Amino acid sequence: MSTPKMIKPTESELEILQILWSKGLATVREVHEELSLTKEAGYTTTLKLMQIMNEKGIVKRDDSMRTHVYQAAVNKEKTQKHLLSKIIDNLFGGSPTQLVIQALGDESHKASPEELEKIQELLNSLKK
Amino acid sequence: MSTPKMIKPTESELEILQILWSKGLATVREVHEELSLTKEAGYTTTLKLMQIMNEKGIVKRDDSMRTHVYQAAVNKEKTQKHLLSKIIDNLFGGSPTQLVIQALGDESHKASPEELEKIQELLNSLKK
DNA sequence: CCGAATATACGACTATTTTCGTATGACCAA
DNA sequence: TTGGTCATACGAAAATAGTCGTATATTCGG
Repeated sequence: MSTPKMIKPTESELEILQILWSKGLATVREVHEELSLTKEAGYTTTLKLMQIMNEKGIVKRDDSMRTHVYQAAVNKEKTQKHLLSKIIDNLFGGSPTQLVIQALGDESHKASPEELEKIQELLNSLKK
Repeated sequence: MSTPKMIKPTESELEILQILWSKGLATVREVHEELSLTKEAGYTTTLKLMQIMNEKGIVKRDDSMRTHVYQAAVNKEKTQKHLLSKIIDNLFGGSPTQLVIQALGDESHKASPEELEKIQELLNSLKK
C-alpha cells in the first residue's frame, strides 16, 4: 500500500515524521540524534518506533545495506490536512475560523510580518 | 488539584468537553445521548469517562442529588490554545502560518465570507 | 584475527486509554 | 411493598502507546 488509508500517526510517530519530511532520507541514528536534541529516549526505542512505522506503512526503508535508510511514506501536506481536519472537528466544533483565530493569537508562536503577508494573500484569493 | 496545570484531555474526553462547553450543565445521560448521535458506545462507558475526568479535575460535578450534574472545569479557549500550540509544534514545525494556510485551504471546512472578514480584521490588528 | 563499536530483531514490561459487566442503591407507579 | 427503571461505583479486560534489555550479526581498526 503506497498511500495508507488511515493516516493516524501517534505523537511519537509524528515527531519522527517531521524529521523525515525535512531530511528526506535518514538512518535511524540520524533521526535519533535529532530527536535527542529535544527529547530523552534510548536508541532502541527510536529504532522500534521506526520499525513499527514501517510495518504500518507510514515510512518505507531501503534495507539493502546494513544500515537501513528510511523515508516518509505519507505525504506531508495530506497528513497535515487530514489531522487538522480532525482537530477542527474535535476541538473547534467544525469551525476552521475559530482555529485560525486562536492560532494567530498564539503568543508563543508569533507570525512574522512576512508570514502575515502570506496569509493576507491567501485571504485575498479566498475572498474572490 | 483545583486548577489542572496539565491540560491534556484525550480524544474521548475532548468529545465530552465539547458537549459540556456547549451545554454548560449536563447529566451523564444527556452527554451520552448527544455522543450517541455520532458514536457507538455504552452508557457506562460514558459514565466512567466522566468519572475519570472528574478525578482528573477536567470537569466538576454537583453530586448533591441522585443524578449528578456535570460541567467543564477547564476553560475552552485556554484548552484550545494549549492543544493548538502543541499541534503547531508537532505537526507544523512551530509555524502557525503553515497551520493557518492549511486550515483555510481545507475543502471540507470552508469559511464563509463573514468568517473571512473576521479573520481579515484580526489580521489587520496584527499587522499594526 | 580479535575486540570494540554499531546495526537490526524481537520479546516483554509499563503505562494509558477505552470499554463494559455487574453490583448496589434510590425512586416511583401500581 | 414490590418490581421495574435509572442512577452511580467499581473492577477488570481489551486496545493502544511507549520503553528498553538483550541477542545476534556486521564492520573495522590495529
